[in-house]
Amino acid sequence: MAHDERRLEVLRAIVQDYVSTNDPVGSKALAERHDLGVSPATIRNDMAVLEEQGYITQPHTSAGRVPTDKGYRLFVDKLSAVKPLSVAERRAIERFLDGSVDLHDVLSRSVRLLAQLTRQVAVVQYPTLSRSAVRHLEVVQLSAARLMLVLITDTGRVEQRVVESPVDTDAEAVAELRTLLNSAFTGVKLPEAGDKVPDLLDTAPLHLRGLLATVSATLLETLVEPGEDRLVIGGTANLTRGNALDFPGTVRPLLEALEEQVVVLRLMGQVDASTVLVRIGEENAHEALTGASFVSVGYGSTNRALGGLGVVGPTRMDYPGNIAAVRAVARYVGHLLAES
Amino acid sequence: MAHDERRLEVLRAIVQDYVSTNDPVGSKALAERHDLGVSPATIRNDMAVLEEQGYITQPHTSAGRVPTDKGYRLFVDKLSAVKPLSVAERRAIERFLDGSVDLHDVLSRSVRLLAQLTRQVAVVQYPTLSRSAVRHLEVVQLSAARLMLVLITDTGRVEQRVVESPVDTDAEAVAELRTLLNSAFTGVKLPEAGDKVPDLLDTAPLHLRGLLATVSATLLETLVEPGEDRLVIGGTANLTRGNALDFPGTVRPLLEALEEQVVVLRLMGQVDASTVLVRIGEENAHEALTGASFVSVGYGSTNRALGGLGVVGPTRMDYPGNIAAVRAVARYVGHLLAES
DNA sequence: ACTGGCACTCGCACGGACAGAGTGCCAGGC
DNA sequence: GCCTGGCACTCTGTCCGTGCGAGTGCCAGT
Repeated sequence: MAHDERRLEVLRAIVQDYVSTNDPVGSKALAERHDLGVSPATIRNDMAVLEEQGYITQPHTSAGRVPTDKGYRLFVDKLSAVKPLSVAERRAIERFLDGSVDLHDVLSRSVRLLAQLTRQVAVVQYPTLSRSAVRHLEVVQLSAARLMLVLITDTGRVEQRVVESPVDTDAEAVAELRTLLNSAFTGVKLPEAGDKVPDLLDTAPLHLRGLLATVSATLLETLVEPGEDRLVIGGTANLTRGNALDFPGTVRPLLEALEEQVVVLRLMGQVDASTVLVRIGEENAHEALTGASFVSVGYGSTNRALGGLGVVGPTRMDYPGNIAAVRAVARYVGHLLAES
Repeated sequence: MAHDERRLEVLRAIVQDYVSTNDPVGSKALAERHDLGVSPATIRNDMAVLEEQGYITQPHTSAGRVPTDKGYRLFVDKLSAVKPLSVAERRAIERFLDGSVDLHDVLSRSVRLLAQLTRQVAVVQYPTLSRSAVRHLEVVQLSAARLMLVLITDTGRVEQRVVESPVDTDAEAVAELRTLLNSAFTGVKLPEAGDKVPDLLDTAPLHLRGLLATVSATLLETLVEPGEDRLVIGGTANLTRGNALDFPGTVRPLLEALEEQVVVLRLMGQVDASTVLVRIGEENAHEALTGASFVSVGYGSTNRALGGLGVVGPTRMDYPGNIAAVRAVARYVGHLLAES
């Protein structure tokens, strides 16, 4: 039916206009700005149908129409083409991220870059420990009974813990401990580290077993505990940019939720590196994110996302542009981390 | 003169009332809420003098008076007593910070705590590398020609760098390198590390010198480069709390300045651990901080501040309370880091 | 099936009136 | 000499009524 096709075209036009102007869009303006080949009156009829189907709504009688979450969803799924990044943007990504000196540097540059490209709030997750493997374990002696354990993962993440040793320890024991730990754990995926412990304890020299047991316990806390995932957040100033209408009430709950991190981390848990995940408004099923959309993707090799990154902004956002930016940055970050 | 005394009392009352009510305060309300022993008319005369002296100002004719930066300054310097923390607050600090597992944990808990206590934006600086010493250096082999250098400071900070080796390296060379580096640098203050390099290179076995030179160069970049100081920021949601009048225009420039970090770091550079530094409004000499005050103090032992922490908020803030909170948290953080 | 026309509905911006808060000043009292 | 009560004045924030413009829904005509 030519009908339906045009109706979708109308929806697309509404989304595009609303995103760029931030004003509810009326039939007349639509007819002027797009050549839909029909008159405003016809568009009005289409709009009435779209409204009945729940894709658009009017803030009040006799204002223009505004897309609903459902409308954005349809737009994202069916009506928008990927918008390739400009050459300038691609070059900005490279220039910005090259020269990073360590993991933290890569991630904090990424978050700034992403915030700048999308003009939204950007979030970047540290590589999850649960998908990393041990590259090296270091034991540093702080005092006779205190050791510091340093874990370096294959993704460049470094975690540290202080261990109170049950017995006094000398340098020789520390060296032995280091060798034992590394031969047992190096290369092992973190979630599987627990399996190695019994064997390790059995084969270790007797005089080290007590110490080893304590150290292993702390280590497992660090390794297996999945709660320790961290986020880098940037571009929160962008929240104050747009119209005050973008978020119901204030940006306060959103800022709080971002600082809490846990909400965002939960969303991040669902990403993979091959497809960009877009969650629109209510779909986020969290009060603080009402009126907000979340565009995210995993970074790392395709079959194994190390972590996620994305942007948070008002539902009224440039989805094609943001999706492209998020994907491009993720790809580049993936490359950088694969190298190091 | 009894005059002057009362006039200062009036200023104090104005500051207190304005901070708590957020409304310009008039002579009548002042007379009611404080027993100054004189009538509103007299207070008006005092106010006229205070205004002429530049301590207060009126937003517009026939509104109440509001303290100026100069007024707050006098209040902080002469008119306010330190407000001791409540028992509940002290206990909150302990409960909140005990159980921290590593440096990052201590600092991010501190920032949350401080934001919660003061209801302002909190900033905590990582211990500056320039005042830390090397506790341990670790070398991890990534591939034949790539090494990862891990620096652990006596303050618990961990920094990492990847080094491209000029020649292929084997495990044995790495072990030698590690020993050499540690015997040369362990215990050395970071800014003085550069002095050790020539000696190190002279005494090292010939076959290691090339590698050692490369590694040392990277190391010095990390150690001596003072730019690498980092901040943890929290409680930005508090910026959206107060009246919109708190900041001229929007909070945007302030948020941007906080994310930039550099402005705050410059201010942090001036703190020491014995006195709380209060910078009010214009004193900050930075556009983005107009209308904002910054309360900060160093943490660490008295004679050697490891880093700084503080809060940023509107000039209209509870100075005695915030000063007390900042000092208490700094003291506790100092203890925790001294132990570890 | 689309179009032009028309009556209708609202929200918003503009403007005048009004009340309230606060001031400055002055003359009188302790 | 300092303080006080009184008074006239100023200015803002608010409320209300009006007019305008945008946009809609519906209907008759092509």
